[in-house]
Amino acid sequence: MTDSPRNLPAAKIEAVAALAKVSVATVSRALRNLPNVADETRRRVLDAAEQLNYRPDPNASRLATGRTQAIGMAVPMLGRWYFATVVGAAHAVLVDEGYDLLLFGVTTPEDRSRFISEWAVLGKRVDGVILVDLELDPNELDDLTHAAARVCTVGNAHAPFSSVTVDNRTAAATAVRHLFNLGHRAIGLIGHRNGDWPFQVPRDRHDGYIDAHREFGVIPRPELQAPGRFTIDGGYDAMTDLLTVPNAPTAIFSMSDEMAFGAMKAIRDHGLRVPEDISVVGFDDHEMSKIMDLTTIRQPVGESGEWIARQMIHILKGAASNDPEAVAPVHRQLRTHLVVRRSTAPFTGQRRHG
Amino acid sequence: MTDSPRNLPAAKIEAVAALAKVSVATVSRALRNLPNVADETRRRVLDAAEQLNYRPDPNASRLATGRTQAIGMAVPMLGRWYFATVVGAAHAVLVDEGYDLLLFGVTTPEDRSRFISEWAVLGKRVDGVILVDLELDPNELDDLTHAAARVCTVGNAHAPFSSVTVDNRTAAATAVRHLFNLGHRAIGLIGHRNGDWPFQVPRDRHDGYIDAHREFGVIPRPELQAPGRFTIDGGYDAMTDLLTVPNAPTAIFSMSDEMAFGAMKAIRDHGLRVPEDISVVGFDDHEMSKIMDLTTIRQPVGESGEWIARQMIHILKGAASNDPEAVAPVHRQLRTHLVVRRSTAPFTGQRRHG
DNA sequence: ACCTTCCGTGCAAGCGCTTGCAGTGGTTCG
DNA sequence: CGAACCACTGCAAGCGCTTGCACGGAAGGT
Repeated sequence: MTDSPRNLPAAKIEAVAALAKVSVATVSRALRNLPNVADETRRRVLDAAEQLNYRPDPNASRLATGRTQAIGMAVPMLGRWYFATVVGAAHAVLVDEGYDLLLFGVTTPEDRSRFISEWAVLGKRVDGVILVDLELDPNELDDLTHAAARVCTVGNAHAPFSSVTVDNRTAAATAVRHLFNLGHRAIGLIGHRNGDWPFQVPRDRHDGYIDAHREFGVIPRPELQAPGRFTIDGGYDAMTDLLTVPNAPTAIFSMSDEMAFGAMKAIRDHGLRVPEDISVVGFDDHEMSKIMDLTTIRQPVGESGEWIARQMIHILKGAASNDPEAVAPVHRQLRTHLVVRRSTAPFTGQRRHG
Repeated sequence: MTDSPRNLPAAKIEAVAALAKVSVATVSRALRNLPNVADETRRRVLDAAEQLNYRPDPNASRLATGRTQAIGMAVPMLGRWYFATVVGAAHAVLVDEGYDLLLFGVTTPEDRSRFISEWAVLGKRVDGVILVDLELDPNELDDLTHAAARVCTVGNAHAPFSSVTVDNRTAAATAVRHLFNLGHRAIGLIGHRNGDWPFQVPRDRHDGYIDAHREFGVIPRPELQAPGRFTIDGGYDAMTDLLTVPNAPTAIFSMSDEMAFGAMKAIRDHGLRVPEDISVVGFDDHEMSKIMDLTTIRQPVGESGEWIARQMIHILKGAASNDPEAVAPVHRQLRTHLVVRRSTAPFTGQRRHG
C-alpha cells in the first residue's frame, strides 16, 4: 500500500490547475488523455493531481458531458444462480473498463416498463442498459430505439439490439431427444409457464420439447407438462404434481437445473430413485449439477455476461467516435451441449413403488 | 399501462416551470415535496411535470446537492450464493426507497483499498456504502471515518459503523459440538485460510471449532484442518486432501455449505458414504442444503441484507435531518441455529474402505 | 391604522466539470 | 521575410438542478 496522503479534503480541479500552473481546461484535457496537451504539461498536471489525490467529481462531468460512464443491468431475480453469474461476469469487465454498474430488479411487467422508459433512459443514469432475459413489448422496443440509450440483451434477441443467446429450442430438443434415445416415452416437462412470466426462453425450450416428441412420433401429453416457478421449490412442487398423474413420466426434462434439483428431491422423497425409476435432465449446467450428478445442457453463462459487457462497451465507444460499424447490432449465439451424468438411464419398464 | 406520452424529448425543469407558470425554483420545491409551496401551486406543477413526462436529471441534482441517492455495495464475489442473496435482499429495499445500487467487486486487498478510499468515497458516487464481509485495516477505517460517507457492514463489525452479524464463533462451536455429541472425535475442518483472504469470519468459525474441542477435552489436530477456497471445488479439494491423512476424520465441519457440497461429493467419489462413513455439517443453510440433506447452521442471509439496507437509509435520513440519534451506529446480531438433516450420524467406529 | 410575522415565490449564484473558440508563439514554406 | 499553418493553452459559457436570500402581500397583534 502506498502512503499517499490520507484524509485530504477532496480537491477540486482548480486546485490541481493552480498547483500545475495551468488552466482548469488544460487539467481537464490532460487528465483525460486528450491530444493537444504538451508532454511536459501533462506530466506537471499528472503530478499535481497525484499530489493532491485528486478525483474528478463524476457528477460534474456527467452533467457537463451527458455521459455517465455507468451501465445498468436489469435482471429478474438476482438470487438465481443464472442471473448472479451473468451479472458477476459482466460486472468484472465493466469495472475493468472504468464503468459503474447499476443494478435494477425487474420482476413484474410494470417494473420492466418503469425501468425502461423512466428510470434508466429518461433518468439519464446510464449510458446503456443490459437486459437479461427480458422480453419487450412493441411500445417498449419503440421507447428504447428512440431513446438515446444503448441497449444490449442477453437471453433473448431483439433485432435492433446486440444480443447474446443460446439456441434454447434446439438445446431443449437435444435434451429431450437424449431421453427418447434412452427409451423413455412418457417424458415430463417442468417449468413452462405461459403468460404470467414475460420470458421468451421458456417458450423456446417448450418448443424444443415438442420438436423432439414430433421427431419420435410421440404425442406430448399436456398433463405431463407442469408449470412451476424457476426455483428449487418450484421444481419440487411441479414434480410432486407430476408424480400423481396416471401413467406418470419415467423421465423429466426440467427447464432449469435448479428446478431439476427440486424435482430430484421430490422424486426421492416419494421413495423413488434417480435415475433408476425416473431420469432427469436439466438445463444450465449450474455449478451444483456436477455435485448432483445431473445430466444437463451446458450453456456458457459467465461467458455470456462477459461478452455482452464487452459488446456494450464496444458500442459505446463506437457511438462516441461516430463509427456506424461499431454501433451496428450483432447477435451472437453461443453453443450449448449435452453433459451426460448419472441422472439419466435407459428406460427399463420397471418401477419401484412410489 | 398508461398511455403517457411516448418518445418525448426529455423535458427540462424550465419547460415545466413555463407550463405551470411558476419559476424553476418553485418547480424544484414542489416536486420534492418541500414545504412552503401552496397546494394549488404544487398541483399545477405536478400536472405540468406529468404532462411533459418530466424526470429531473439526477446528475444535475447530484452536482447541486452533493447527494447521490445511491448507495454502493462491496462484495467479494457476486457469484457466491451468500453474496448474491445479501445483495439481492438489500437491493430490493433500496430500490423501494428510491436509491440506486452501485456494485463493486472486492476480491483483493488492493481492490478494497481502492474501493474505499478512491472510488466510493472520494469518487462521490454514493451516499453510503455497505461492505459485505470485508475487513478493514486501521488506515482504511480511518479514511472511512473521516470521510463524509456513511458506512454499514454485514458479516463483521467495526465499532464506528452499524453492522449486522451472526455470532460465528458460537455457531461454529454449536456445529462441532453436534459432531462431538454424536461420538465423533476426529473432526476435520474445511475452509480456514489465514492471511491471503482478508476475512474475519473464517477466523471466528475456526475459533468456534477450537472451542468445541476444548469443551470436549479433545486436542485439535492441525492436519485435520484443511484450507480451501470458499467454493464447491475448494471444498472438494480440501476434502480430498483430508481423506489421505492417517486417521482420517470421521466427521467434517465445513465453514460454508458450498464447500460442504464439494466435500460430500469428494467423499462419495472415494467410495465412502455420508453420513455412514463420514458426517458432514456445513454453515449457511444454502438453498441447496435441503436438497443435499446437509446438516448445517442456518443464518438469516436475506434478512441481513434487508436489515442493513434499512439501517443505511435510516442513517442517511438521520444525517439529512441532523439527528444524532439516528446516525449512531447500531450493531445487530442475528440468531443462528443448527438444522439437523441427514448428513450427520453417530460415530460407529466402522468405516467402509475408501 | 401601523408594525410584525409568516407564507409563498422568484432571483441569481452556485455545484465542478467540459469544450467551442480565440489567442499566442513558433515553424514551415514560397 | 511575410503569410500560412500548427501545436498548445486559456477564456468563458454552459450542463440542469438547488437553495440562500430578498421581496410582496396577507394575516395577526395592539
